[in-house]
Amino acid sequence: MLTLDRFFKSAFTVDNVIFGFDEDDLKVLLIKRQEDPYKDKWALPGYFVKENETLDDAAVRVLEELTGIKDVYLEQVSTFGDLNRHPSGRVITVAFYSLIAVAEYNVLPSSIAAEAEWVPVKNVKELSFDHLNILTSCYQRLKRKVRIEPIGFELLPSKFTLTDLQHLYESILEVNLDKRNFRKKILSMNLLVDLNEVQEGVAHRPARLYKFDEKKYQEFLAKGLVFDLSEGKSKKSKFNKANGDLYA
Amino acid sequence: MLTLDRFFKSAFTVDNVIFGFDEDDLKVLLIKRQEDPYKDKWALPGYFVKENETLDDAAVRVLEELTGIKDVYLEQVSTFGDLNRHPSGRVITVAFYSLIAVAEYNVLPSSIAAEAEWVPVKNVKELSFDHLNILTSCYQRLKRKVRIEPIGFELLPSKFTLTDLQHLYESILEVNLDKRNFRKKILSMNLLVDLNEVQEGVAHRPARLYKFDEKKYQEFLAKGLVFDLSEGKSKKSKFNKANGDLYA
DNA sequence: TCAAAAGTGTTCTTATTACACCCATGG
DNA sequence: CCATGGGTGTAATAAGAACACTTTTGA
Repeated sequence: MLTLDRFFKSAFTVDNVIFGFDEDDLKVLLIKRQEDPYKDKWALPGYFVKENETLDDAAVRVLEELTGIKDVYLEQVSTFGDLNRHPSGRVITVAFYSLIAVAEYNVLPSSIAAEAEWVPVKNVKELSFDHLNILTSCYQRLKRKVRIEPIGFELLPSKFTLTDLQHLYESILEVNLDKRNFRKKILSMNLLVDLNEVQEGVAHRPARLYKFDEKKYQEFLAKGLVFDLSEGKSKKSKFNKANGDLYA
Repeated sequence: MLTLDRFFKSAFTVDNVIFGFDEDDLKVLLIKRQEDPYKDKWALPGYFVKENETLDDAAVRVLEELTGIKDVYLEQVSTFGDLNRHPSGRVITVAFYSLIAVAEYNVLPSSIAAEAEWVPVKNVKELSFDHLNILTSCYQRLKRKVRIEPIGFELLPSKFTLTDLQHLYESILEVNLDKRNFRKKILSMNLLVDLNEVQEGVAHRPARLYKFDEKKYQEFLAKGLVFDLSEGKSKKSKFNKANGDLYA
Protein backbone atom coordinates (compact mmCIF):
# COMPACT_ATOMS: atom_id res chain seq x y z
CA MET A 1 0.00 0.00 0.00
CA LEU A 2 1.11 3.46 -0.82
CA THR A 3 2.64 5.44 1.99
CA LEU A 4 2.29 9.16 1.84
CA ASP A 5 5.33 9.96 3.93
CA ARG A 6 7.72 10.28 1.05
CA PHE A 7 5.71 13.00 -0.64
CA PHE A 8 5.88 16.70 -0.03
CA LYS A 9 3.24 18.00 2.32
CA SER A 10 2.04 21.52 2.55
CA ALA A 11 -0.01 23.65 4.86
CA PHE A 12 -3.22 24.74 3.25
CA THR A 13 -5.85 27.29 3.96
CA VAL A 14 -9.20 28.51 2.80
CA ASP A 15 -9.88 32.13 1.99
CA ASN A 16 -13.43 33.34 1.87
CA VAL A 17 -14.65 36.24 -0.21
CA ILE A 18 -17.78 37.24 1.67
CA PHE A 19 -20.01 39.33 -0.55
CA GLY A 20 -22.79 41.52 0.75
CA PHE A 21 -25.09 44.03 -0.87
CA ASP A 22 -25.82 47.26 0.91
CA GLU A 23 -26.68 50.81 -0.10
CA ASP A 24 -26.85 49.75 -3.72
CA ASP A 25 -23.26 48.55 -3.64
CA LEU A 26 -21.70 45.13 -3.85
CA LYS A 27 -19.37 44.88 -0.87
CA VAL A 28 -16.82 42.48 0.46
CA LEU A 29 -16.01 41.81 4.10
CA LEU A 30 -12.33 42.45 4.79
CA ILE A 31 -10.38 42.06 8.00
CA LYS A 32 -7.39 43.93 9.30
CA ARG A 33 -4.69 41.39 10.05
CA GLN A 34 -3.48 41.24 13.64
CA GLU A 35 -0.29 39.34 13.12
CA ASP A 36 2.59 39.12 10.72
CA PRO A 37 2.89 38.73 7.87
CA TYR A 38 0.99 41.78 6.65
CA LYS A 39 0.17 42.93 10.17
CA ASP A 40 -2.38 45.80 10.11
CA LYS A 41 -3.04 45.30 6.42
CA TRP A 42 -6.40 44.41 4.92
CA ALA A 43 -6.98 40.84 3.85
CA LEU A 44 -9.65 38.31 3.11
CA PRO A 45 -10.80 36.24 6.06
CA GLY A 46 -9.24 32.82 5.91
CA TYR A 47 -7.57 30.22 8.01
CA PHE A 48 -5.70 26.95 7.99
CA VAL A 49 -7.72 23.86 7.24
CA LYS A 50 -7.76 21.37 10.08
CA GLU A 51 -6.92 17.72 9.91
CA ASN A 52 -10.48 16.48 10.32
CA GLU A 53 -12.17 19.14 8.27
CA THR A 54 -13.25 19.16 4.64
CA LEU A 55 -12.56 22.25 2.57
CA ASP A 56 -16.21 23.27 2.69
CA ASP A 57 -16.29 22.80 6.45
CA ALA A 58 -13.30 25.06 6.80
CA ALA A 59 -14.88 27.75 4.66
CA VAL A 60 -18.08 27.58 6.69
CA ARG A 61 -16.09 27.80 9.91
CA VAL A 62 -14.20 30.89 8.74
CA LEU A 63 -17.47 32.54 7.88
CA GLU A 64 -19.16 31.59 11.10
CA GLU A 65 -16.29 32.67 13.32
CA LEU A 66 -16.29 36.06 11.71
CA THR A 67 -19.99 36.79 11.37
CA GLY A 68 -21.85 34.26 13.46
CA ILE A 69 -23.78 33.19 10.39
CA LYS A 70 -23.94 29.80 8.83
CA ASP A 71 -26.24 28.35 6.17
CA VAL A 72 -25.29 30.76 3.46
CA TYR A 73 -24.56 30.27 -0.18
CA LEU A 74 -20.98 29.07 -0.54
CA GLU A 75 -19.06 28.20 -3.67
CA GLN A 76 -15.54 27.00 -4.23
CA VAL A 77 -13.83 28.96 -6.95
CA SER A 78 -10.18 28.21 -7.40
CA THR A 79 -7.02 27.07 -5.69
CA PHE A 80 -3.91 29.20 -5.53
CA GLY A 81 -0.60 27.42 -5.13
CA ASP A 82 2.17 29.64 -6.33
CA LEU A 83 5.50 29.01 -4.63
CA ASN A 84 5.91 32.38 -2.99
CA ARG A 85 2.38 33.48 -2.37
CA HIS A 86 2.91 33.24 1.41
CA PRO A 87 6.04 34.78 2.94
CA SER A 88 6.30 32.13 5.67
CA GLY A 89 6.55 29.20 3.31
CA ARG A 90 4.50 27.19 0.91
CA VAL A 91 0.82 27.54 1.65
CA ILE A 92 -1.82 26.47 -0.80
CA THR A 93 -5.16 28.17 -0.49
CA VAL A 94 -8.59 27.24 -1.69
CA ALA A 95 -10.76 30.27 -2.47
CA PHE A 96 -14.47 30.36 -1.78
CA TYR A 97 -17.05 33.04 -1.96
CA SER A 98 -20.19 33.43 0.13
CA LEU A 99 -23.29 35.54 -0.37
CA ILE A 100 -24.90 37.22 2.60
CA ALA A 101 -28.03 39.29 2.99
CA VAL A 102 -26.36 42.03 4.99
CA ALA A 103 -29.57 43.86 5.75
CA GLU A 104 -31.23 40.73 7.05
CA TYR A 105 -28.56 39.61 9.46
CA ASN A 106 -27.15 42.89 10.60
CA VAL A 107 -23.80 41.26 10.21
CA LEU A 108 -20.75 42.56 11.80
CA PRO A 109 -17.82 41.03 13.52
CA SER A 110 -18.58 40.81 17.19
CA SER A 111 -17.26 37.40 18.04
CA ILE A 112 -13.75 38.19 17.00
CA ALA A 113 -11.31 40.86 17.96
CA ALA A 114 -10.23 41.56 14.41
CA GLU A 115 -11.27 44.79 12.88
CA ALA A 116 -13.47 44.05 9.93
CA GLU A 117 -15.23 46.19 7.38
CA TRP A 118 -17.62 45.99 4.47
CA VAL A 119 -15.82 47.61 1.56
CA PRO A 120 -17.36 48.27 -1.87
CA VAL A 121 -15.72 45.80 -4.22
CA LYS A 122 -14.91 48.50 -6.71
CA ASN A 123 -12.90 50.41 -4.11
CA VAL A 124 -10.56 47.57 -3.23
CA LYS A 125 -7.21 48.33 -4.75
CA GLU A 126 -4.78 46.45 -2.57
CA LEU A 127 -4.81 43.44 -0.27
CA SER A 128 -2.37 41.22 1.58
CA PHE A 129 -0.81 38.16 -0.05
CA ASP A 130 -2.38 37.39 -3.44
CA HIS A 131 -5.79 38.23 -2.05
CA LEU A 132 -6.53 40.80 -4.71
CA ASN A 133 -6.20 38.02 -7.30
CA ILE A 134 -8.47 35.85 -5.24
CA LEU A 135 -11.05 38.58 -4.92
CA THR A 136 -10.91 39.21 -8.65
CA SER A 137 -11.40 35.52 -9.44
CA CYS A 138 -14.33 35.24 -7.11
CA TYR A 139 -15.91 38.41 -8.38
CA GLN A 140 -15.61 37.22 -11.95
CA ARG A 141 -17.18 33.93 -11.02
CA LEU A 142 -20.02 35.69 -9.25
CA LYS A 143 -20.56 37.95 -12.24
CA ARG A 144 -20.93 35.00 -14.54
CA LYS A 145 -22.95 32.88 -12.19
CA VAL A 146 -25.45 35.51 -11.17
CA ARG A 147 -26.62 35.70 -14.77
CA ILE A 148 -27.35 32.02 -15.15
CA GLU A 149 -28.48 30.96 -11.71
CA PRO A 150 -30.82 32.70 -9.31
CA ILE A 151 -28.23 33.21 -6.59
CA GLY A 152 -28.56 36.97 -6.48
CA PHE A 153 -31.49 36.59 -4.09
CA GLU A 154 -29.06 35.34 -1.47
CA LEU A 155 -27.78 38.90 -1.23
CA LEU A 156 -31.19 40.44 -0.60
CA PRO A 157 -33.52 40.26 2.40
CA SER A 158 -36.31 37.77 1.88
CA LYS A 159 -38.71 40.59 0.97
CA PHE A 160 -37.45 42.97 -1.66
CA THR A 161 -38.66 45.34 -4.34
CA LEU A 162 -38.01 44.94 -8.04
CA THR A 163 -35.89 48.05 -7.89
CA ASP A 164 -33.75 46.46 -5.18
CA LEU A 165 -33.25 43.48 -7.43
CA GLN A 166 -32.43 45.62 -10.41
CA HIS A 167 -29.88 47.62 -8.45
CA LEU A 168 -28.32 44.39 -7.26
CA TYR A 169 -27.80 43.22 -10.82
CA GLU A 170 -26.58 46.60 -11.94
CA SER A 171 -24.06 46.69 -9.14
CA ILE A 172 -22.72 43.18 -9.70
CA LEU A 173 -22.66 43.30 -13.47
CA GLU A 174 -21.54 46.93 -13.67
CA VAL A 175 -24.15 47.82 -16.25
CA ASN A 176 -27.27 49.94 -16.37
CA LEU A 177 -30.45 48.05 -17.02
CA ASP A 178 -33.67 49.29 -18.50
CA LYS A 179 -36.34 49.30 -15.82
CA ARG A 180 -39.22 48.14 -17.99
CA ASN A 181 -37.27 45.43 -19.75
CA PHE A 182 -35.79 44.16 -16.51
CA ARG A 183 -39.20 43.88 -14.87
CA LYS A 184 -40.77 42.27 -17.88
CA LYS A 185 -38.07 39.63 -17.96
CA ILE A 186 -37.85 38.73 -14.32
CA LEU A 187 -41.64 38.65 -13.91
CA SER A 188 -42.09 36.55 -17.04
CA MET A 189 -39.93 33.83 -15.51
CA ASN A 190 -42.54 33.51 -12.85
CA LEU A 191 -40.08 32.89 -10.04
CA LEU A 192 -41.22 35.68 -7.77
CA VAL A 193 -44.22 35.85 -5.50
CA ASP A 194 -45.96 39.18 -5.13
CA LEU A 195 -46.48 39.46 -1.38
CA ASN A 196 -49.22 42.09 -1.71
CA GLU A 197 -47.30 44.24 0.68
CA VAL A 198 -45.69 47.59 0.08
CA GLN A 199 -42.79 49.53 1.50
CA GLU A 200 -43.56 51.77 4.43
CA GLY A 201 -42.23 55.15 5.36
CA VAL A 202 -40.70 56.07 2.04
CA ALA A 203 -41.07 59.57 0.69
CA HIS A 204 -42.40 58.43 -2.63
CA ARG A 205 -44.86 55.95 -4.00
CA PRO A 206 -44.18 52.76 -2.06
CA ALA A 207 -42.98 49.76 -4.03
CA ARG A 208 -44.53 46.31 -3.91
CA LEU A 209 -42.60 43.61 -2.11
CA TYR A 210 -41.71 40.25 -3.64
CA LYS A 211 -39.99 37.10 -2.55
CA PHE A 212 -38.12 34.49 -4.52
CA ASP A 213 -39.90 31.16 -4.63
CA GLU A 214 -37.58 28.17 -4.59
CA LYS A 215 -40.43 25.80 -5.42
CA LYS A 216 -41.29 27.78 -8.53
CA TYR A 217 -37.68 27.69 -9.52
CA GLN A 218 -37.64 23.91 -9.32
CA GLU A 219 -40.71 23.77 -11.57
CA PHE A 220 -39.02 26.21 -13.91
CA LEU A 221 -35.98 23.95 -14.13
CA ALA A 222 -38.12 20.88 -14.56
CA LYS A 223 -39.56 22.49 -17.69
CA GLY A 224 -36.01 22.61 -19.05
CA LEU A 225 -35.81 26.38 -18.85
CA VAL A 226 -32.66 28.28 -18.07
CA PHE A 227 -32.42 31.28 -15.81
CA ASP A 228 -30.84 34.09 -17.77
CA LEU A 229 -30.91 37.70 -16.71
CA SER A 230 -29.00 40.48 -18.33
CA GLU A 231 -28.96 42.84 -21.20
CA GLY A 232 -26.27 43.17 -23.79
CA LYS A 233 -25.18 39.57 -23.94
CA SER A 234 -23.86 39.19 -27.45
CA LYS A 235 -23.66 42.84 -28.22
CA LYS A 236 -21.40 45.62 -27.43
CA SER A 237 -22.22 46.69 -23.90
CA LYS A 238 -23.27 50.23 -24.37
CA PHE A 239 -23.84 50.98 -20.76
CA ASN A 240 -20.73 49.69 -19.22
CA LYS A 241 -19.90 51.93 -16.35
CA ALA A 242 -17.11 49.69 -15.11
CA ASN A 243 -13.75 50.83 -13.96
CA GLY A 244 -12.68 48.40 -16.58
CA ASP A 245 -9.15 47.25 -15.97
CA LEU A 246 -9.22 45.26 -12.81
CA TYR A 247 -12.34 43.27 -13.47
CA ALA A 248 -12.42 43.20 -17.21
CA MET B 1 6.43 35.93 12.05
CA LEU B 2 3.99 33.14 11.57
CA THR B 3 5.44 29.67 11.68
CA LEU B 4 3.64 27.02 9.70
CA ASP B 5 4.80 24.09 11.80
CA ARG B 6 1.85 24.06 14.11
CA PHE B 7 -0.67 23.65 11.31
CA PHE B 8 -1.82 20.46 9.72
CA LYS B 9 -0.06 19.61 6.50
CA SER B 10 -1.34 17.36 3.82
CA ALA B 11 -0.05 15.60 0.76
CA PHE B 12 -1.63 16.97 -2.36
CA THR B 13 -1.91 15.91 -5.92
CA VAL B 14 -3.14 17.08 -9.28
CA ASP B 15 -5.45 14.96 -11.41
CA ASN B 16 -5.76 15.73 -15.07
CA VAL B 17 -8.79 15.00 -17.17
CA ILE B 18 -7.28 14.83 -20.64
CA PHE B 19 -9.97 15.25 -23.24
CA GLY B 20 -9.54 14.27 -26.87
CA PHE B 21 -11.88 14.14 -29.82
CA ASP B 22 -11.73 11.19 -32.17
CA GLU B 23 -14.15 9.33 -34.39
CA ASP B 24 -16.86 11.85 -33.56
CA ASP B 25 -16.60 11.08 -29.87
CA LEU B 26 -15.37 13.06 -26.92
CA LYS B 27 -12.85 10.85 -25.15
CA VAL B 28 -10.83 10.93 -21.99
CA LEU B 29 -7.40 9.43 -21.45
CA LEU B 30 -7.45 6.92 -18.59
CA ILE B 31 -4.64 4.88 -17.11
CA LYS B 32 -4.66 1.49 -15.49
CA ARG B 33 -3.11 1.85 -12.04
CA GLN B 34 0.00 -0.18 -11.39
CA GLU B 35 0.09 0.05 -7.65
CA ASP B 36 -2.22 -0.06 -4.70
CA PRO B 37 -4.61 1.37 -3.87
CA TYR B 38 -6.86 0.49 -6.78
CA LYS B 39 -4.19 -1.61 -8.50
CA ASP B 40 -5.31 -2.61 -12.02
CA LYS B 41 -8.27 -0.27 -11.88
CA TRP B 42 -8.82 2.61 -14.26
CA ALA B 43 -8.08 6.12 -13.02
CA LEU B 44 -7.32 9.62 -14.14
CA PRO B 45 -3.65 10.40 -14.62
CA GLY B 46 -2.38 12.37 -11.66
CA TYR B 47 0.50 12.64 -9.30
CA PHE B 48 1.78 14.29 -6.17
CA VAL B 49 2.74 17.92 -6.46
CA LYS B 50 6.39 18.58 -5.75
CA GLU B 51 7.81 21.08 -3.34
CA ASN B 52 9.10 23.48 -5.96
CA GLU B 53 6.27 23.13 -8.39
CA THR B 54 3.17 25.25 -8.89
CA LEU B 55 -0.15 23.50 -9.40
CA ASP B 56 -0.13 24.33 -13.09
CA ASP B 57 3.41 23.04 -13.45
CA ALA B 58 2.38 19.77 -11.87
CA ALA B 59 -0.58 19.40 -14.20
CA VAL B 60 1.62 20.09 -17.21
CA ARG B 61 4.15 17.55 -15.98
CA VAL B 62 1.50 14.85 -15.56
CA LEU B 63 0.32 15.46 -19.08
CA GLU B 64 3.78 15.53 -20.56
CA GLU B 65 4.97 12.39 -18.81
CA LEU B 66 1.99 10.51 -20.13
CA THR B 67 1.74 11.81 -23.66
CA GLY B 68 4.92 13.67 -24.44
CA ILE B 69 2.88 16.75 -25.26
CA LYS B 70 3.08 20.12 -23.64
CA ASP B 71 1.65 23.48 -24.67
CA VAL B 72 -1.95 22.43 -24.58
CA TYR B 73 -5.03 24.10 -23.22
CA LEU B 74 -5.16 23.53 -19.49
CA GLU B 75 -7.73 24.73 -16.99
CA GLN B 76 -8.02 24.28 -13.27
CA VAL B 77 -11.51 23.23 -12.28
CA SER B 78 -11.93 22.32 -8.66
CA THR B 79 -10.22 20.98 -5.57
CA PHE B 80 -11.36 17.85 -3.82
CA GLY B 81 -10.54 17.52 -0.16
CA ASP B 82 -12.91 15.08 1.46
CA LEU B 83 -11.46 13.29 4.44
CA ASN B 84 -11.57 9.78 3.08
CA ARG B 85 -11.17 10.25 -0.60
CA HIS B 86 -7.79 8.50 -0.55
CA PRO B 87 -7.44 5.18 1.32
CA SER B 88 -3.86 5.87 2.39
CA GLY B 89 -4.61 9.07 4.24
CA ARG B 90 -5.61 12.62 3.66
CA VAL B 91 -4.75 13.70 0.15
CA ILE B 92 -6.16 16.84 -1.37
CA THR B 93 -6.30 16.94 -5.12
CA VAL B 94 -6.61 19.78 -7.58
CA ALA B 95 -8.46 18.81 -10.75
CA PHE B 96 -7.50 20.12 -14.16
CA TYR B 97 -8.63 19.35 -17.63
CA SER B 98 -6.65 19.54 -20.84
CA LEU B 99 -7.73 19.59 -24.46
CA ILE B 100 -5.71 17.70 -27.03
CA ALA B 101 -5.98 17.38 -30.79
CA VAL B 102 -5.65 13.61 -30.80
CA ALA B 103 -5.50 13.33 -34.58
CA GLU B 104 -2.75 15.91 -34.78
CA TYR B 105 -0.38 14.46 -32.25
CA ASN B 106 -1.04 10.80 -32.62
CA VAL B 107 -0.95 10.68 -28.88
CA LEU B 108 -0.40 7.54 -27.01
CA PRO B 109 1.49 6.58 -23.94
CA SER B 110 4.92 5.46 -25.01
CA SER B 111 7.09 7.05 -22.40
CA ILE B 112 5.44 5.30 -19.53
CA ALA B 113 4.81 1.69 -18.73
CA ALA B 114 1.24 2.25 -17.62
CA GLU B 115 -1.49 0.97 -19.80
CA ALA B 116 -3.53 3.89 -21.02
CA GLU B 117 -6.56 4.22 -23.20
CA TRP B 118 -8.82 6.79 -24.81
CA VAL B 119 -12.31 6.04 -23.58
CA PRO B 120 -15.49 7.78 -24.79
CA VAL B 121 -16.59 9.97 -21.91
CA LYS B 122 -20.12 8.67 -22.07
CA ASN B 123 -18.90 5.10 -21.52
CA VAL B 124 -17.05 5.81 -18.29
CA LYS B 125 -19.10 4.36 -15.47
CA GLU B 126 -16.57 3.70 -12.75
CA LEU B 127 -13.15 5.00 -11.74
CA SER B 128 -10.74 4.73 -8.83
CA PHE B 129 -10.94 7.11 -5.87
CA ASP B 130 -13.42 9.93 -6.45
CA HIS B 131 -12.22 10.23 -10.02
CA LEU B 132 -15.68 9.81 -11.48
CA ASN B 133 -16.73 12.93 -9.58
CA ILE B 134 -13.68 14.71 -10.88
CA LEU B 135 -14.39 13.66 -14.44
CA THR B 136 -17.98 14.79 -14.10
CA SER B 137 -16.96 18.20 -12.76
CA CYS B 138 -14.46 18.71 -15.53
CA TYR B 139 -16.87 17.57 -18.19
CA GLN B 140 -19.52 19.96 -16.91
CA ARG B 141 -17.03 22.78 -16.93
CA LEU B 142 -15.98 21.94 -20.47
CA LYS B 143 -19.60 21.82 -21.57
CA ARG B 144 -20.25 25.28 -20.26
CA LYS B 145 -16.98 26.78 -21.38
CA VAL B 146 -17.03 25.46 -24.91
CA ARG B 147 -20.19 27.48 -25.54
CA ILE B 148 -18.77 30.78 -24.47
CA GLU B 149 -15.12 30.56 -25.45
CA PRO B 150 -13.55 29.24 -28.60
CA ILE B 151 -11.66 26.43 -26.93
CA GLY B 152 -13.26 23.64 -28.95
CA PHE B 153 -10.68 24.22 -31.66
CA GLU B 154 -8.02 22.88 -29.31
CA LEU B 155 -9.56 19.45 -29.82
CA LEU B 156 -9.38 19.56 -33.61
CA PRO B 157 -6.42 19.42 -35.96
CA SER B 158 -5.43 22.83 -37.22
CA LYS B 159 -7.28 22.20 -40.49
CA PHE B 160 -10.83 20.99 -40.12
CA THR B 161 -14.15 20.95 -41.90
CA LEU B 162 -17.30 22.62 -40.66
CA THR B 163 -18.84 19.20 -40.20
CA ASP B 164 -15.92 18.20 -37.95
CA LEU B 165 -16.60 21.27 -35.88
CA GLN B 166 -20.30 20.59 -35.73
CA HIS B 167 -19.74 17.01 -34.65
CA LEU B 168 -17.36 18.21 -31.96
CA TYR B 169 -20.02 20.48 -30.51
CA GLU B 170 -22.69 17.85 -30.81
CA SER B 171 -20.54 15.35 -28.99
CA ILE B 172 -19.53 17.67 -26.17
CA LEU B 173 -22.93 19.25 -25.67
CA GLU B 174 -24.90 16.05 -26.30
CA VAL B 175 -27.33 17.75 -28.64
CA ASN B 176 -28.08 17.61 -32.34
CA LEU B 177 -27.45 20.82 -34.22
CA ASP B 178 -28.98 22.01 -37.46
CA LYS B 179 -26.34 22.02 -40.16
CA ARG B 180 -27.40 25.22 -41.88
CA ASN B 181 -27.93 27.18 -38.71
CA PHE B 182 -24.64 26.01 -37.24
CA ARG B 183 -22.71 27.05 -40.32
CA LYS B 184 -24.46 30.37 -40.57
CA LYS B 185 -23.63 31.16 -36.98
CA ILE B 186 -20.01 30.13 -36.86
CA LEU B 187 -19.22 31.75 -40.21
CA SER B 188 -20.98 34.96 -39.24
CA MET B 189 -18.61 35.35 -36.31
CA ASN B 190 -15.83 35.63 -38.82
CA LEU B 191 -13.31 33.70 -36.73
CA LEU B 192 -12.49 31.06 -39.30
CA VAL B 193 -10.25 31.29 -42.32
CA ASP B 194 -11.26 29.38 -45.43
CA LEU B 195 -8.03 27.72 -46.50
CA ASN B 196 -9.22 27.13 -50.06
CA GLU B 197 -8.29 23.51 -49.66
CA VAL B 198 -10.52 20.49 -49.69
CA GLN B 199 -10.47 17.03 -48.21
CA GLU B 200 -8.82 14.34 -50.29
CA GLY B 201 -9.72 10.72 -50.80
CA VAL B 202 -13.22 10.82 -49.43
CA ALA B 203 -15.99 8.95 -51.20
CA HIS B 204 -18.23 11.96 -51.44
CA ARG B 205 -18.01 15.60 -52.30
CA PRO B 206 -14.91 16.83 -50.48
CA ALA B 207 -15.43 19.44 -47.78
CA ARG B 208 -13.61 22.71 -47.57
CA LEU B 209 -10.98 23.09 -44.86
CA TYR B 210 -10.88 25.93 -42.37
CA LYS B 211 -8.66 27.05 -39.57
CA PHE B 212 -9.39 29.08 -36.45
CA ASP B 213 -7.77 32.50 -36.50
CA GLU B 214 -6.63 33.70 -33.11
CA LYS B 215 -5.98 37.20 -34.42
CA LYS B 216 -9.54 37.47 -35.70
CA TYR B 217 -10.75 36.31 -32.32
CA GLN B 218 -8.85 39.09 -30.61
CA GLU B 219 -10.45 41.62 -32.95
CA PHE B 220 -13.81 40.02 -32.27
CA LEU B 221 -13.30 40.46 -28.54
CA ALA B 222 -12.05 44.00 -28.96
CA LYS B 223 -15.38 44.83 -30.56
CA GLY B 224 -17.02 43.73 -27.33
CA LEU B 225 -18.59 40.66 -28.89
CA VAL B 226 -19.10 37.41 -27.07
CA PHE B 227 -18.49 33.99 -28.51
CA ASP B 228 -21.68 32.01 -28.13
CA LEU B 229 -22.34 28.82 -29.99
CA SER B 230 -25.28 26.58 -29.33
CA GLU B 231 -28.92 26.10 -30.03
CA GLY B 232 -31.72 25.89 -27.56
CA LYS B 233 -30.30 28.09 -24.90
CA SER B 234 -33.31 29.27 -23.00
CA LYS B 235 -35.68 26.70 -24.38
CA LYS B 236 -36.44 23.16 -23.76
CA SER B 237 -33.72 21.14 -25.49
CA LYS B 238 -35.64 19.11 -27.97
CA PHE B 239 -32.70 17.19 -29.27
CA ASN B 240 -31.11 16.01 -26.12
CA LYS B 241 -29.66 12.62 -26.81
CA ALA B 242 -27.86 12.48 -23.48
CA ASN B 243 -27.69 9.46 -21.26
CA GLY B 244 -29.06 11.98 -18.84
CA ASP B 245 -28.32 11.00 -15.30
CA LEU B 246 -24.60 11.17 -14.88
CA TYR B 247 -23.98 14.42 -16.65
CA ALA B 248 -27.29 16.17 -16.21
C1' DT C 1 -47.31 71.41 -4.40
C1' DC C 2 -43.06 69.41 -4.91
C1' DA C 3 -39.63 65.84 -5.12
C1' DA C 4 -38.76 61.17 -5.60
C1' DA C 5 -39.19 56.75 -7.06
C1' DA C 6 -42.97 53.27 -8.73
C1' DG C 7 -45.24 51.43 -12.30
C1' DT C 8 -46.62 50.46 -17.01
C1' DG C 9 -46.91 49.10 -23.35
C1' DT C 10 -45.67 49.46 -27.83
C1' DT C 11 -42.77 49.52 -31.78
C1' DC C 12 -38.61 48.30 -34.04
C1' DT C 13 -34.85 45.44 -34.75
C1' DT C 14 -32.29 41.37 -34.43
C1' DA C 15 -31.64 36.56 -33.50
C1' DT C 16 -33.36 31.95 -33.64
C1' DT C 17 -35.68 28.32 -35.53
C1' DA C 18 -37.48 25.04 -38.96
C1' DC C 19 -36.96 23.04 -43.09
C1' DA C 20 -35.37 20.26 -48.43
C1' DC C 21 -32.93 19.96 -52.37
C1' DC C 22 -28.88 19.78 -55.59
C1' DC C 23 -23.65 18.93 -55.80
C1' DA C 24 -19.16 16.54 -56.10
C1' DT C 25 -16.64 12.65 -55.38
C1' DG C 26 -15.04 7.51 -55.12
C1' DG C 27 -16.25 3.00 -55.65
C1' DC D 1 -25.00 5.04 -61.45
C1' DC D 2 -25.23 4.85 -56.71
C1' DA D 3 -24.13 6.00 -51.99
C1' DT D 4 -22.26 9.37 -49.12
C1' DG D 5 -21.78 13.46 -47.05
C1' DG D 6 -21.17 18.73 -48.69
C1' DG D 7 -23.21 22.80 -49.41
C1' DT D 8 -26.90 26.33 -49.67
C1' DG D 9 -31.56 30.24 -48.50
C1' DT D 10 -35.89 31.79 -46.92
C1' DA D 11 -39.85 32.55 -44.15
C1' DA D 12 -41.95 32.50 -39.53
C1' DT D 13 -41.37 33.28 -34.83
C1' DA D 14 -39.37 34.86 -30.68
C1' DA D 15 -36.43 37.69 -28.04
C1' DG D 16 -34.17 41.93 -27.21
C1' DA D 17 -33.78 46.94 -27.29
C1' DA D 18 -35.37 51.58 -27.15
C1' DC D 19 -38.21 54.78 -25.25
C1' DA D 20 -41.84 58.65 -21.79
C1' DC D 21 -45.44 59.48 -19.13
C1' DT D 22 -48.71 58.91 -15.07
C1' DT D 23 -49.13 57.49 -10.13
C1' DT D 24 -48.46 57.51 -5.23
C1' DT D 25 -46.46 58.85 -1.27
C1' DG D 26 -44.05 61.97 2.55
C1' DA D 27 -42.30 66.19 3.49
